[in-house]
Amino acid sequence: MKNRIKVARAENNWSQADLAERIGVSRQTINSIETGRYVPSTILALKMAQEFGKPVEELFMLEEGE
Amino acid sequence: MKNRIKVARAENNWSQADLAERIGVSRQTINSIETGRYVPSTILALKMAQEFGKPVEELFMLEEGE
DNA sequence: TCCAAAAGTAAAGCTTGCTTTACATATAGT
DNA sequence: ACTATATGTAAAGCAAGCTTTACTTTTGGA
Repeated sequence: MKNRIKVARAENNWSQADLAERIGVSRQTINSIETGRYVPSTILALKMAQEFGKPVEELFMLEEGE
Repeated sequence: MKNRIKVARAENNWSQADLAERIGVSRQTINSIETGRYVPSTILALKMAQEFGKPVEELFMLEEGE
């Protein structure tokens, strides 16, 4: 799964730590999601969507054959 | 987290097994998500949204203090 | 160049997602 | 009453999410 979290953060001028604090997870969790080390739960996806004011589909997208 | 998967299935006349097959998971996984036993990964949420033709936010919603 | 903030990565440990197998209950059609 | 389909639930086991701690590297400003 791809994601545009890094871009969305840049648009808001938030560090990984800023976003982590906003949604209540560790900074490493944000980093790991951004770098594709793992796929977040739907709860985290919804919280990020909420924080960024964008639909989940604009932040996370399925890849070929996924 | 709440979800409206049961309703969306009903609108499409799909059984839990139908949906499970469409998105490539076991029937128990669908049942467990519907009955709130666990929260799906973002990949599953996106696949369901895709199958139902609805945004993730219309299928899954955060609850108070979540 | 120096310093601080930001980002990347790693390992250990606990929790949760998801699978398979299996059984119980409900519902509806014949 | 019988059968088939749908749903609910449970347990064991493996895979993955997420945390904490901690160290390294990158980046940008004074």
